[in-house]
Amino acid sequence: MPKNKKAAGGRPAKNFDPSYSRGGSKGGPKAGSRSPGHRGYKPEPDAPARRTGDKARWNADERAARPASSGGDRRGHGDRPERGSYGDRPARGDRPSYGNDRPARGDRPAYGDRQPRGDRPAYGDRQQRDDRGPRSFDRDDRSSSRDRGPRANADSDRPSYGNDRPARGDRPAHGDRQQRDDRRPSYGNDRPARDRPSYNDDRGSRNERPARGDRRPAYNNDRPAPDDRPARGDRRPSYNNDRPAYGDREPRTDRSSGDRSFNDRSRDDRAPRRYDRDERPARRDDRSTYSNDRNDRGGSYSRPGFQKSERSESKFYPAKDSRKPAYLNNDDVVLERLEAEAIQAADVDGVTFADLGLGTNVVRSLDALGAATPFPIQAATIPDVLAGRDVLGRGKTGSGKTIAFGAPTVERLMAMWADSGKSGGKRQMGRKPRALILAPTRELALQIDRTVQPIAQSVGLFTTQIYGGVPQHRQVGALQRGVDIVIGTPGRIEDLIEQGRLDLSEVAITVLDEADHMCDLGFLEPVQRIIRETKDGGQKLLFSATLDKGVAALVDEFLVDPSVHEVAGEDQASSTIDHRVLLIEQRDKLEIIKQLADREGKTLVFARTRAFAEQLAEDLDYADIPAVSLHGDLNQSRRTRNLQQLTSGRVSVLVATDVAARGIHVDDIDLVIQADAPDEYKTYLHRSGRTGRAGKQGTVVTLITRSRQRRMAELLDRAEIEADFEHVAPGDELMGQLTAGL
DNA sequence: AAAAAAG
Repeated sequence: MPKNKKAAGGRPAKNFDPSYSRGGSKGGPKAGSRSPGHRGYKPEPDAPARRTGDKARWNADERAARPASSGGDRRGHGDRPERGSYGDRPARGDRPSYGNDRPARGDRPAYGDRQPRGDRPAYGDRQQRDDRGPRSFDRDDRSSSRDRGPRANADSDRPSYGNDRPARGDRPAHGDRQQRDDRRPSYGNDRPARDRPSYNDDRGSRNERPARGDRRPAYNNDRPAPDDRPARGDRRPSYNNDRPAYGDREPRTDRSSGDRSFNDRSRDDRAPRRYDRDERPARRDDRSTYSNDRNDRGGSYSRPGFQKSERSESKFYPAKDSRKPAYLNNDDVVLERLEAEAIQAADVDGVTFADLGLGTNVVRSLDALGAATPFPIQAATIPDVLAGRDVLGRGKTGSGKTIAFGAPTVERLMAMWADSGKSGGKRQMGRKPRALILAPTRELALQIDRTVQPIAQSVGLFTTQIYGGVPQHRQVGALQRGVDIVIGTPGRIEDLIEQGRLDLSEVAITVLDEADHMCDLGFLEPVQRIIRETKDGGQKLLFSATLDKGVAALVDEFLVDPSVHEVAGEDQASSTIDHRVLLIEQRDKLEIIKQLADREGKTLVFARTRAFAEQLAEDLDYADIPAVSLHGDLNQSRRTRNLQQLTSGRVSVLVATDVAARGIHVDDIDLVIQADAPDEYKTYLHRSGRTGRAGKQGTVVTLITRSRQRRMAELLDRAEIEADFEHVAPGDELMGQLTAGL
């Protein structure tokens, strides 16, 4: 059935619990942001009628991808009942109860009979922007697929929904998803009437807006009043009974209560790992080897003044100890080890990928990717990865970390395969993934796959992406056909594990990209749970440009005697990025951004909140500076598309939240504007690292008000970046100078 | 504050 053939009536509204929008998952609707009064309006007299999508676009792929039935192919955990550890996670009464309405598995309709997600109503529709004449890009959300080289699984990386929508008025009025997206166009409310934007404005209706009744259905009316909603405790999943393997997510009562629950894995086959490191190999003994010889290196954190204590004297960790949770502060094992090996860029001269131990197929595919010779971080880590060691890798933004873990992972999978005597080349149906790469954002997961997939393909291995925001059936279908490397984000991976559709028990190599971020609150525990699902004693690779002791929680539990690599001399002097801080008046912010962004080259603007990002994009667009946004309030289709707009050069300005701060690579971004200053030095480093990549020149302009001056100075100090602070008003001569060279 | 989960 074509996905765009809408099932009559759609899904029942009750499936969309209004309290669980992804954007507002803190429970309860965000104040104001869902209010009807928040709807934006942009007078657009010349707006053409909305386009209709081409309906038959995905049908072929869809058919190919859809499994015949979902009932019989579940595999994995059923035959390993002892691995029921997913049920051991702490009871999460606050988890959304999406399982509630599901019938027992046996009763569930086959996948093919289900209404594909793509049929969901078109909640993401933003008329004002999409319908504007000059910007006819709305059919281009496949481009990310085109970018990929050979594709093992053509089905899994493309957002599908979006174009074949029912007219707005026809939309059923259910659920939070719509409300979330309804918020989206709304940030531009006050633009016409005010001389400066009022960001985050969630006020009620403003008089310049037309009545809205003719523009949108009254979604809010369908939402049950909060009091009508079942109490959270009542909404717990009920699939315990029909899903033995992963179902029992209640707290385990047969466990000693003293155990920390996230260590509580009822797996007989693996020695328990605890946060006390007594059972770990004795690393405290050997760390003395690395303690005290670091100050003479040309590393990036060598300025005097950082050596406050023995611990913080590490150049790896700018002084920020006071801000770390206490439980991390008292553990500097990783810290010490991280100092161990710094490769000098000069050491890499003349070294080839083959020298590092990669096979000819992999080397050839790297060459095709444009990586002819290894970058320092690659030269440093690849041999250790191939040797099977756990590795921590730190290389500045844009220094080639993806290949540093991707290429040897592929090579090693091949070697392991050969060792096991199984024949390569032929795709075995249903074979379990043997490598897992985790990333913090979907876009990054996609991007990693674009690099790793061709490498894997060159030796006959298959990758698939597992991330949220898109229908899962293609991902599941790929898994059923057999996959070697899973690349994805934590949420969907956990979800598929719970569903019994993803089995990580054979995963022998686990990679965490942006590992320090993956250890942040909110990410750490899912990541821990996922890693616990992987094979015992599996290899772990942690990479980040800002790898720091925040990863101790993972290192202590999962890594054994890791080798640690960084690249020496990666300081500002070696950087190709010019850092500027502009002291401005708050009211001038938009005007200054306009003046900075109004030029040929690609500009990436960072905003702190989704609302502000949206607002800014609209404002720039309105000022005839074509801009799109990227943030978590957009559906995945649009996220992918908007990023692609910048990549392809169709627009030159992207306004993003920190979803785009890490890892995202877009060629030739020559200007990064921080409309809101970051709070953390690491964020600054990652954001600014979107420019100046692979040796190219870039400029980072951070806009702050006077009141933030001191904080900004401290942040730059931590980041070891020197930048002049300059007072600027719109129209100043300096404004032109800033962008003149770009 | 943002991100990551809904067949």
